[in-house]
Amino acid sequence: MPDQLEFNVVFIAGPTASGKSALALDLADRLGGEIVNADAMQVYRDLRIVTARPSTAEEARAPHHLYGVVDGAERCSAGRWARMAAPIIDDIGARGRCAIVVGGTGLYFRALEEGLSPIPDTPAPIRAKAQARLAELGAAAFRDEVVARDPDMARLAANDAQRLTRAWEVFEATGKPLSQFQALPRQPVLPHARARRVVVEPDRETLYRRSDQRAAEMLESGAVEEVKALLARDLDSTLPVMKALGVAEVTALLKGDLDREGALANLQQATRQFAKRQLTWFRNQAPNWPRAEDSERALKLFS
RNA sequence: GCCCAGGUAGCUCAGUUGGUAGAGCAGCGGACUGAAAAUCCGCGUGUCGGUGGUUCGAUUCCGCCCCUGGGCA
Repeated sequence: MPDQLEFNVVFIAGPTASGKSALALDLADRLGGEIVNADAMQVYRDLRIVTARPSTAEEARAPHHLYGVVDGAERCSAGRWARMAAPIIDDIGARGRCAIVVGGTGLYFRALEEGLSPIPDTPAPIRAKAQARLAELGAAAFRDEVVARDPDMARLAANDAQRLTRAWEVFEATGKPLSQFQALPRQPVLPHARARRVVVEPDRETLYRRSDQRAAEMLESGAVEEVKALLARDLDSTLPVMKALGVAEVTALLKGDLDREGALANLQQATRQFAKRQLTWFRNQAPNWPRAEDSERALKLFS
């Protein structure tokens, strides 16, 4: 345990099932570090198994932060997460320890490293109004309306309801175009961090095999009960937690629309597609991060 | 054995009144500023089952054969 490391923050990114969590634990053991979650779904309390959160045994090996801290009835966001993570990371550093930030959500790392442009919150009623307006106008006319208020948004496709809605909301809430806010300088969230980074990036075949296997294990180890409990809460289907991989598949299983084999096949496919999207994100959005094929090789980057 | 319906992209299928074919899904690539496990965009050559025949030209029409369903025996 070196008492003076040349880095005090480690970022471990990578696709699902790449072995990030195991690496984070190994590193925490060696560096005396504390682990901070950077996964958009693992922040929610409701889905421990389905989101592959560390087990209680694993959590006992090192302090874990931001796992299961948000109720499924709430919405987290990149900004909210970064606001939670920054003081935790600072505090870990202040105690002379190393913060190990691990997760698969590229945008969260970006929010932490580069910051997000300062944009006022959009109140829930306005968000609802945006949905209603979209439904009223239809995709093409809704896009026209957004572009009329913010010409920069012409880069968005008419079907990209999520981003168009966001742009509409911000204009409605502030009277200013979203692009105007986005042009503002971003706020550095961790100005004092001395960070080391790695993307754990196994070859495609290995990753898909591990991912398939993990999906099977999930279904065998309580995923069905977990989703059943979530469904019993009867939450709004647009909440992020309801979009976690596995929720739709297990719901179909519970309703009898799919048998176990079909649900597993669908879950595996959806997970592979997700892993592919993550690979694309890191490949193009974080091209300068060091790469490691597996956790063993990644570990060497920090010794 | 006979009759019927099929055999077209990895899968499910459409189509070509004869001028060598296209959707969905899968797959691959890309975008990404508070839903990011989200949201969106792009990419389709495949002996059109095989083999003869007709034809300038056959995946398309005709014969035979093979395979898969279903029916009759």
